[in-house]
Amino acid sequence: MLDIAILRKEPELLRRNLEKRFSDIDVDRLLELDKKLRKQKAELDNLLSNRNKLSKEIGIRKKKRENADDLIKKVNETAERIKETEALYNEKYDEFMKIWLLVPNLLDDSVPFGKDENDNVEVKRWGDIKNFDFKPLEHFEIATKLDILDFERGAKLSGSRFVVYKGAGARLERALINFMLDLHTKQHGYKEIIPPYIVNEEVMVGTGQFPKFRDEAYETDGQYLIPTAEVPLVNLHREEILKESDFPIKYVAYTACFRKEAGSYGRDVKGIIRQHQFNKVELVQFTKAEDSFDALEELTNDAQEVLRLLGLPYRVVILSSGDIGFSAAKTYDIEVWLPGQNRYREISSCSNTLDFQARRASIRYKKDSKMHFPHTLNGSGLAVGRCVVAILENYQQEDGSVKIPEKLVPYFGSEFIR
RNA sequence: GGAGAGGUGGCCGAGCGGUUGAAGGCGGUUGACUCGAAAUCAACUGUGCGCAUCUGCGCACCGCAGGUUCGAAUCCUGUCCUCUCCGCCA
Repeated sequence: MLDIAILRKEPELLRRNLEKRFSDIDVDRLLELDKKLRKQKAELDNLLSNRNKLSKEIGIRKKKRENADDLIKKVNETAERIKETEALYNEKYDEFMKIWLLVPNLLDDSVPFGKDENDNVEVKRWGDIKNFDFKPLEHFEIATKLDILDFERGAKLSGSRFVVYKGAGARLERALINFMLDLHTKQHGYKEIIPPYIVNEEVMVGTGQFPKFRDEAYETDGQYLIPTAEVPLVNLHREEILKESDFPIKYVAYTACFRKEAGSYGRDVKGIIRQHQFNKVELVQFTKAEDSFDALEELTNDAQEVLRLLGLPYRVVILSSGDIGFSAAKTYDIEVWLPGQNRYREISSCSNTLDFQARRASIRYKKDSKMHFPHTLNGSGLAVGRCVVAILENYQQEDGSVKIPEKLVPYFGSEFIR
């Protein structure tokens, strides 16, 4: 949620921002509703104020055992008007909020203008892309031959976009989770969290999933499966007033993530690139407003470190205005090289949401006796399944085996998958 | 799942129909004392919204949503949550 002052004082800024994002939010409608809402509020407050004064007076008279029938009669005359005005105000409020919650975050100036992922701007490359003496296979081909991923049985149990990890595959996934958690907790200063995987409606609103992306979430008895650990981690401090000295707050969590992937039919149907359920190690930071862009660089680097230690080539791109997410002001995607696909694929997305989520979730801190909203950042560190994909493809051998990256061997327990 | 207790400000905790946004304590801020600190004393100290923006004024909020009433933290209904006991169970 944006500061409403932006709508009132800088509607042109808001308009330009929405254009860059190809959003069809009607700013004029918002301005109009806000104006009406304020007028309605003033009217209601006046009526209530009047009633409060009279009621107080009645109380004083009754205490003195005096008659107050004239005053009671007077108040009763306004009762109906109060009811009507209140109803009207609530109606206008709901109408305004319905749109307001759909307004995306303001983009940072460094975000390139563009329609989609083709307009993302590469800012960094790391690692040497290996030349294979044979035609490198895609991960699902390697995995099926090694019998470490079972797509058929995944489908049998749960349908498409579900998989069963078996043997060394399951062990590789687990090794990666532990490797990432150890790195971020021991080297990068994050506190490890195991959050609930099922959350309430308000929590989904807090991080920006709802109301816009309601279709993406699995629902169960009015609660929702988390699409990312970002949701519970950021909301950990919802409706709290933090201390200035608390910052920066850095959390890391491994969780399963659940996404319906509505509207992605036909994309990445083969393999484990796009699953309804997948594992992710997530990084979240809360910072003071002035520190968030430095924190974004740090967090993105923390995520990259996983790939560097695993010797996986990658690049970093800044998402363009048309590709960036709803809550983010700026996002770096980290894309890992996949020789089987002969291209880079997203393995992490690191965003600064400024105070957008903090406002939605009402997370604040006091500074100089004034309330401030902290900034929240999130990033995958990393998507575990896609990391498995990257290892299988980058470390595949001609004989069909897969070498385990040196730093991962202590976690995995052996040097090869055969 | 059954029975009971309870949800009040950053925290603890009183209030149980009237001038209560809410006693008291803790915490916090500022000042006094001190070479400094501690202790002590004094003052201040909830959040959100609207209006005015030089001190200000009004409204709302005592889990949440309704209701009763001239008036609700206090009464009623529903709902959510927490705790205790029993049952079941990883």
